[in-house]
Amino acid sequence: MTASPKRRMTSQRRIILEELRKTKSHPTADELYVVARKRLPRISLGTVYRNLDQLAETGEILKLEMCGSQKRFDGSTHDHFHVRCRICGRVGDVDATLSLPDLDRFKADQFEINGLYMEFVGTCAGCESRE
Amino acid sequence: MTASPKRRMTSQRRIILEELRKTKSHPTADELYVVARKRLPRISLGTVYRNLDQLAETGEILKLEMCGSQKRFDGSTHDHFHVRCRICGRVGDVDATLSLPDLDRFKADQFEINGLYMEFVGTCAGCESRE
DNA sequence: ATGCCTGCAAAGCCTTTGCATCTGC
DNA sequence: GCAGATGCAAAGGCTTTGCAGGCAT
Repeated sequence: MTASPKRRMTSQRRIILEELRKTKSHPTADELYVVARKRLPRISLGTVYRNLDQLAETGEILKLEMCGSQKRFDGSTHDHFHVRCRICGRVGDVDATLSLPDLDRFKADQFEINGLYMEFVGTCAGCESRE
Repeated sequence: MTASPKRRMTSQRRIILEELRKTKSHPTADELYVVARKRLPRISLGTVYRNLDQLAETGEILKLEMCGSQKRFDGSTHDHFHVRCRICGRVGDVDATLSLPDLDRFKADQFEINGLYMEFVGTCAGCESRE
């Protein structure tokens, strides 16, 4: 069993978390960097990445690995789906409790939804045997 | 209306397509580059990328933008889903015609499936108004 | 005091692109 | 012949990492 390191609440981590929870825009690491720099002008992009990774590890935030685009982060961890703009990459929320919508007409959070991407996640035989 | 450029069947494009159709492994561009180089030792990685993009544009192959990992390519364009190994990133096929499986037990193509990633795709208000 | 964390900068990985040359049609 | 394609190499975008010093506990 691996002991997990003790985490410290630094001002950097606190501000990153606050700013992420303050927005609904699912920002990228560098967008968050720009925002955080207004309060901590000397914060570095590396620190932003490191803290986002740690916060995602502990489940305090979500790391969104959207298909084929830059990673984004989400301060809300409640059960919901995401919609990605196929043109600009902007991401919005889709409530997990809604009934299956008519995708041609459904609009959520300012998006016109017209597609669904689905992929299964699992463990391949090789990796499974090695665990 | 934009005229699309005339495409030429070069030996590079033909061999990339042949090798991609020959395998079920959903290779990445650099994996395909290694294979293609056995037949065309002077082919460049840039050429592999350019041809894969063109073949995907014409629908001859699929460009898989799997979540949070390198792009992969698929020589079969029939209707199917993919399963991604959360450990090594390897990708397998899941037939689109099967009934909804018990995901805890279902195995397909050497994968133990235990999750499903879903994301909606659409157009955001800003991009929609600009079209 | 300890060891986790930071800023900075460099490196890493994947992908795209500029350019001179070559080649399919 | 000419537009499109190639090889090579450099640059680009995003992310990670090594290191010396800094700070929460």
